[in-house]
Amino acid sequence: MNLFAEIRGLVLDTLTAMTAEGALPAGLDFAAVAVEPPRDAAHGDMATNAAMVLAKPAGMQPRAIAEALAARLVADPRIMLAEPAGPGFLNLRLAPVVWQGLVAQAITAGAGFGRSTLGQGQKINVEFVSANPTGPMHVGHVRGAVFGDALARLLDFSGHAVTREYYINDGGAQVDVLARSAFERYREANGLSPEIREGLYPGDYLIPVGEALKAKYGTSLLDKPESDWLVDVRLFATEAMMAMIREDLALLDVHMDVYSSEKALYGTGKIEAALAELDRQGLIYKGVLEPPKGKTLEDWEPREQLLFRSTAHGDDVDRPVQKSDGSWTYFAPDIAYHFDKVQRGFDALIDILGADHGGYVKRMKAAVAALSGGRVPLDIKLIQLVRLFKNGEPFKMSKRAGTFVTLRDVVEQAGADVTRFVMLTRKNDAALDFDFAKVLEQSKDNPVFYVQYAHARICSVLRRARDAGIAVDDATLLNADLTRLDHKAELDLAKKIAEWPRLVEIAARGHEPHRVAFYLYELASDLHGHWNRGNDDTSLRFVQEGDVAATQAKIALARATAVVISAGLGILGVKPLDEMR
RNA sequence: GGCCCCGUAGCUCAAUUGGAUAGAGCACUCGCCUUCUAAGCGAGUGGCUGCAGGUUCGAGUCCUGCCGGGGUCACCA
Repeated sequence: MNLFAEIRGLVLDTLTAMTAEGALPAGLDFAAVAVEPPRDAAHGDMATNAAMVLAKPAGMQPRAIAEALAARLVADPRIMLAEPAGPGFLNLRLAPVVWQGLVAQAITAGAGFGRSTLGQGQKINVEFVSANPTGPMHVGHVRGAVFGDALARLLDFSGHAVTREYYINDGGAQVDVLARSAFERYREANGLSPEIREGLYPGDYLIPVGEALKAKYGTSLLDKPESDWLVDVRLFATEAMMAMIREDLALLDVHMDVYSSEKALYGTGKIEAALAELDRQGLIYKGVLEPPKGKTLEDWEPREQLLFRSTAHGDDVDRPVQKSDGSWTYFAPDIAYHFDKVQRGFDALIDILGADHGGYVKRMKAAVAALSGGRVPLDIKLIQLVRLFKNGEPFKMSKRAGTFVTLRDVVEQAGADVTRFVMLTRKNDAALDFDFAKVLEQSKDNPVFYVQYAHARICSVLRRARDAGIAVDDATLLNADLTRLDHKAELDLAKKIAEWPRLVEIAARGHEPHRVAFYLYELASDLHGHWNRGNDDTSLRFVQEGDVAATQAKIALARATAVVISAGLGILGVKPLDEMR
C-alpha cells in the first residue's frame, strides 16, 4: 500500500467534487497532479502541486485553488493540516494515527511490505551477463550480474513476471579457439606437451577439461585432424565452461531461468525467418556502406553487403547482417534471438550490456521496434566498468586464470553480500571504485556494514525484550497500543518507513535498483539517530523498564524498520544479519 | 569527425523523473560513553550544479550550441 498514492486519490476525489460543485471548471485533466514528500520536512509530510498545475487551464490563481482545496481536504480525518505555500504548493500534515497504522501495516505485510502491483503481471525479460563461454567469469562480469539480478528481483517485487535470461555467445570463432585450447590440454593429459600458441586460451581452468576429454575419448583423438574432432571437442568444452559459469554465478546467488544458445539458432531457419520479417517490411537490402567519417581505415574497401535499414527506426547508419563471405554477422542471430523473445510473448525486454557495447544500442532497439511492430519496448542498461583497489592502490591479481581477476577471486575476498551491495551503490552508468579494504571495513564509512548494523541492533533489542519476559512476536506487536508512538522522533521514523512502497515503484519504473541501496542507507541512518536519542532521553528507548505496553509499541516501530531493511536487502540479494559478531 | 555516457561541496556520490532554500558521507572544527551495541550520534564550516542561450508558474533535470573526460565507429563477439 503506497500511502502517497492513497492521499493522491483523496486529492483527486476532492478535485472531482470541486468540479461538480462548480468550484473548478469542468473538463480539467488531473493527470499531472502529484502528491510527493517535500524535500524539506518543514514543509510537512506531503505536498501536492495541484493548484499550480491546474491554475493555467482553469484560468484561476494558484492560491485560490490551493485554499479551496485545503478547506475541503482538512475535513478528512487523515489530514491534520493543509496549508498553501510557496508558488502554489499545498502542504499536508497527516494525523499521527496514519503513521501509527503504517507501522502495523508493515509488520502485517512482513517481507512483502512494499510489494507493488505496478507491473500488473507484465511479462518482462531481463537478459544479462551473456558472456562468451570461453572461461570463468571475471571481474568485468560481476557488476552486470549483480545489477541484472537485483533489477530482476526489483521488478518481481513490483508485480512483474520476470524471466532471467543468459544468451550464450557460442556461435562465433572464439568457441573454436576454446576447442583448440582444450585439445592442447587433452594432449597434455595424455602425456604430450601442450602447444599453447599465440591466440589460444592459456588459463589453467582448461586442464581439467583436457583430463575429462581424456576420460571420455582416451587417446582416440590424438592422431586425428582438427576437422574430425573440432565439433565434438567444441561442444564438450563449451558445456564445461557453461557449467563453470553457472557455478560462478551461484557464488553471487545469481540464478538464470533460461539459457539461450546463439549456436542453436543456426540451421533452424530462425535467423532467416527474422530477416524475412524485416525484409517483408522493406528493411533489408543489398548495399555498400560509406566509410566511417573522421576515422581512417587502411584496409577499407567498398563492399556490397546485406544490410538492415536500421535508420528507419532511429539508428545513424544501416547495419550489415551478413559478412562478405556470406556468413552471418554477430548482429543477425542476435536479431533472431530478440525476435524469439518477442514471439515468446514478453511485454518488455531489458538487455544489460557493458558500456563498451554502447554502439550496439540503437541498432538493437531498431530491430526490436521493427520486429514487434513497436509493441515491445527494449531498454538497454549499460554498465560502466569497475576499478579494483586495495587500500587505495590499484589492485591486480592473477592466480587461477593467469591473466585476470575472476569473479571467484572477488567473492572469496569480499564475500557475496558485500560484493552485491557495493556494486549497487552506484548508478549503472557511472564508473565504480571497489576497494577490497574499504568494503570489509566495519565502520559507518561502509554502507554495507552500516545497514547491516541497523538491522542487527533491532534484533538485539528484540532479544533483550524477550529476555525481560516481554512478548514481542508479530501478533502481539500488532495488538500493541500504537498510539503510544506519539513522539516526533518516532513518527519521523515511521514516515521514513512510509516512503518505502513508493520508492520501490520509482526504482522499478526507472529500472534503477541503486535507489534501494541509497534508501536503505538513509533508513539505517534514521534508525541509528533515533537509537542514540535514547541516550539523552530515556523515554525514547525501545525497551521501557516496567512499562510493557510502551515497550511493545516502540518495539513495533523497530520491528517495522527491520521489516523494511530486510525487504530492501532482499531486493539487493543481500542477507540481513541478526548480530554483527 | 559521427554517435552514446559522464561533468553537482576540497574528495566520493545522491537529488523523489520538471518542484520550494540543491542533499548525504569523507575530510576539517566542536560536543556526546556508570547508557537498549559509542562498530554509533549531534552541531558547524563548505555550491554561479562545466559554460552560454532557450522552453515555463518553476530547470541539476527538458531543447540548442560550445568546453572538458570516457566509450565506441563495415566482413569482433
